[in-house]
Amino acid sequence: MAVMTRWLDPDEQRTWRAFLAASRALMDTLDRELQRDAGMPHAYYEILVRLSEAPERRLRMSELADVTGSSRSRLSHAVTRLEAAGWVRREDCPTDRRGQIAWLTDDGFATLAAAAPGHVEGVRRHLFDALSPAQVDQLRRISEALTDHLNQP
Amino acid sequence: MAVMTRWLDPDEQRTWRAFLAASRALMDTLDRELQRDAGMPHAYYEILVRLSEAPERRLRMSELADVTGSSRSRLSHAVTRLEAAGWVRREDCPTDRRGQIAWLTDDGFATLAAAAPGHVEGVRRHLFDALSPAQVDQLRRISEALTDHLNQP
DNA sequence: GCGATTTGATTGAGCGTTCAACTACCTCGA
DNA sequence: TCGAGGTAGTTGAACGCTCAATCAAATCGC
Repeated sequence: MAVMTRWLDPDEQRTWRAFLAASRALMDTLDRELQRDAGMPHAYYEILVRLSEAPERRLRMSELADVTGSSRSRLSHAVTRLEAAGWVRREDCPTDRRGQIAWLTDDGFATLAAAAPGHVEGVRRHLFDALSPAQVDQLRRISEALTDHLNQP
Repeated sequence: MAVMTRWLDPDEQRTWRAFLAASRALMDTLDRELQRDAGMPHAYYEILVRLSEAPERRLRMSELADVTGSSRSRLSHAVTRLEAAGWVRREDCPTDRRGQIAWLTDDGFATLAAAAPGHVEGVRRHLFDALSPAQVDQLRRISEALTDHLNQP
């Protein structure tokens, strides 16, 4: 069926391109900093963070995939790498024999602890220092609205 | 020198994680849609868009890299692929013998024209439909502030 | 209980990006 | 005018991600 395209008006166009440019530049910058200072991409850093916050530093692979917003495949590959680096280990899940549990090693925790200050400083410098408190609040609401909306129909 | 880390307070933490989750989910969704419907990733779509808007559909490689926010290397690889698809061609720059000019073929333009309605609809559905007009305005200001800030020191 | 379906996780191939190295050309200053 | 340093663009290897296929185990329906 022929549906009329709801094109973007000039304001929307400008907003969309500004958002694209800003989020790409921000993530690229943080990714490069993390790669340079800690030898890992941002996605891997996030995995270590989430594991470090979990009880006993352990999480089921599927939960870890959920909280990091990652596909199972991506996580599987990533954990393989992190295991090779000695930062994470896998073990069988006692209650579900299909399941695997990833846990953060002491070495992984130490690496994370070493990387965190520099990364947090980067987030502050590149994101929060550019925005007013009101804008920070707006950005949170906007982001939460987007996430809610994407997780619907 | 030992510099005190300016850690994120709970509100900032929440904002940062919400932004991460939202922008990743949005870009992943749009990327997947574009790959499915047009057979190309979003980065390639953007290259075609920028070329289509340029005078005579031509741009120097370095300008194209700038407007798409891409590294020269990335663009070079991308244009190689787009050339193989028959959507873009390269030619020598007449005024600078180091230079290359990328131009959009009729085939590339047609492909873009076919992909655009679906993609624009996706941007509207996943981004603008989730936000109030005020939030759209806020998002533009925030994004422009971020970009300005990242292009400074 | 038992087949059918769903869920949890992994694998390998192919693709896109990064990084560093490299070539070629341009520009500027002494 | 010639050499140093900068700029334009490309290349190949390594890496991370996606997609589809796969396997095993759990759960559902009857």
